[in-house]
Amino acid sequence: MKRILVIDDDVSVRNFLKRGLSFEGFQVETAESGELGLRAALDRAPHLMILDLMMPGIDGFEVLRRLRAADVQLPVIMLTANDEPEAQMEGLNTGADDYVIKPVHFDVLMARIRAIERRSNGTISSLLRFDDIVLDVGAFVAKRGTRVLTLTSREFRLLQEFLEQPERVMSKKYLLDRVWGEEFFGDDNVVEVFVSQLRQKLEEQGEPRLLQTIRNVGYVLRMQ
Amino acid sequence: MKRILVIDDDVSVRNFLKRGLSFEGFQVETAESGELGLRAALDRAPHLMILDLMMPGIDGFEVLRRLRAADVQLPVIMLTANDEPEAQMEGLNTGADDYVIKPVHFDVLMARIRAIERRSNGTISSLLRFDDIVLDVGAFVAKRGTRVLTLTSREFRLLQEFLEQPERVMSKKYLLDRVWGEEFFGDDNVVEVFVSQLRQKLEEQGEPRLLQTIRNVGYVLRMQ
DNA sequence: GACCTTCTTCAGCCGGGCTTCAGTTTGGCT
DNA sequence: AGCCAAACTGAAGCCCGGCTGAAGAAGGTC
Repeated sequence: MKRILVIDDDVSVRNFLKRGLSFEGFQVETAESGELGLRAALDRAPHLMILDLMMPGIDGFEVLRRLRAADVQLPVIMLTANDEPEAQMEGLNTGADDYVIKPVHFDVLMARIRAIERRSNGTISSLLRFDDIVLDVGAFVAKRGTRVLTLTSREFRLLQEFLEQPERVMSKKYLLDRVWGEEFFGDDNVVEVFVSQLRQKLEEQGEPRLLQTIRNVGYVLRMQ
Repeated sequence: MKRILVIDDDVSVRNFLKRGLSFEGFQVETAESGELGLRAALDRAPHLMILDLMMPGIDGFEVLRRLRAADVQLPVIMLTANDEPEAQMEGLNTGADDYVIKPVHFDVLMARIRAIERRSNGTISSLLRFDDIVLDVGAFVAKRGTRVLTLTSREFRLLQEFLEQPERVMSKKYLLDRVWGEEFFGDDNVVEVFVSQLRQKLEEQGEPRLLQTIRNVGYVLRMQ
C-alpha cells in the first residue's frame, strides 16, 4: 500500500485530504509544519508527498530544497494559492513533480497522483527487490532467485512491508498496524508466527537469513 | 504529439478531460455538440475521439454512424451512462472501440486510451489475445482456440478486462468499478458468479485453468 | 400474456488460512 | 550458571472467503 505524506498547516485541508486519500486506498500521514513534515519525510520514507507552499516557519520551497539537498527523491505535489502563477514555476524548478492550485478539487489531485504513479513506475506493474528477492505486487508473485514462493495474502503483504522499507527496524506493533490494520486487537504473537512462516519459505536449505530479529525492538530485512 | 478530440455538451466534463489529458501530454480539442464535433473530426483528423452518447441534437450514435459512413477509421471511446447496458452493445456494434461508464474516473479513461494505443500500434487488427483466447472487441466475438464462446455482454466485458491486463491481480472491488460502474452498490458475490460462469465457458473438458483465484486478494488471468 | 434471456441475490457447502495456544528454545542479565 | 522474559514454532480449531446451483427480478420478444 502506497504511503502519502501530507504537509499543510491548515487542519481542515489535512483532514480533507486524509479522508479522501484513505478512501482511495492510500495510507496517509500528516504533518502540520515544515519542520515536522521534513522530519516525517526523512523518518518514514513515504512514496509521495503533498506539500503546501505557504506555511509559517519553513515554507514549502524550503522543505523541498532541504529534501533534495538530503538526496531524497520522492515525488512531490505542491499545493499553491491561485494568485501566484510564477510561484508555480519556481516550485517546479525547485524539484516538485507537479502542482495543484488551491482550493483543491479532489479528482484533479487524484489525476495528478495517478499520473505520477504511472510515470515513476514506468510499467504498470511495480517490482520490489531486495537481494535476490523480487516481489511483483501487481501480479502477486514472489520469487527468491528463480524459485517461486507460494505465499498467502498475509504473508505476501508482510513481506511487501519489509521490502518497501529494507534496512529499517519495524516493531511488531507497527507491523500489526500496517499489515493487519489498526482495528486488529489480537496478540503480537501473530507477527511472530508469520515471520516464522516467511523465514521457512524464504530460507530453504541454508540460504542466508534475511529477516533478522532485534530483540525487544522488532524485525529488519537485512543481509548477512 | 497525439491529438484527441473530446465531444461532450457538458462544459465541466470537457474542461475536466482537457485538463487531465493535456497534462498527460495529449493535444486536446473540444466540441460542444455533435455537429461541431463531426466537423472538427473531419477537419482536423485527430488520432482519437472521446464521444458522449447523450447529447441534444445529433447524439453520439449518430456522430459515429456518419463518421463511419464517411469512412473515417479513427478509434472512438464512447461515454455512456451506467443504466444502458445494451446501449453499450449498440455503441460497440456501431463501431466504437471501447466505452467508459459515467461518471468518468480519469485513470479508467487513461487505461482505455493506453489499451487502444497498444492495440492500434501493436497489430493491425484490434484483437485481444491471451494464450489461445481471442477477443474481437469491435465485433463482439470471443474464441478459445477454434471454439466460439457464446458470452453475454457482462461476461464479455469481464473477460475483456482480464485480457487487457493479463497477469495482473484484480480485486473484486476493482472489477466491480470497471465492469459494473462506480455507482453499483451490489454485493461482491456477483463477481464470483460471473467468474464462475466464465470459467465454465472457458474451460470445457479439462482445459487448463486460466482464471485463478488469489484468496483474499482477487483474480488473475494466468497460465498454469 | 407467456416465454426467454440476463443479471442479481440467496443459501448451503467446502476448504484454506488465520489466529490462538502451549511447549520449547534463545538471549540477556545478575 | 541460573533465571526470566522474549521469541520461535508445530498443531488445532474455527471463522470466513469463495464456489455454485437455483430462485427471484427485470426486460425484451413473439
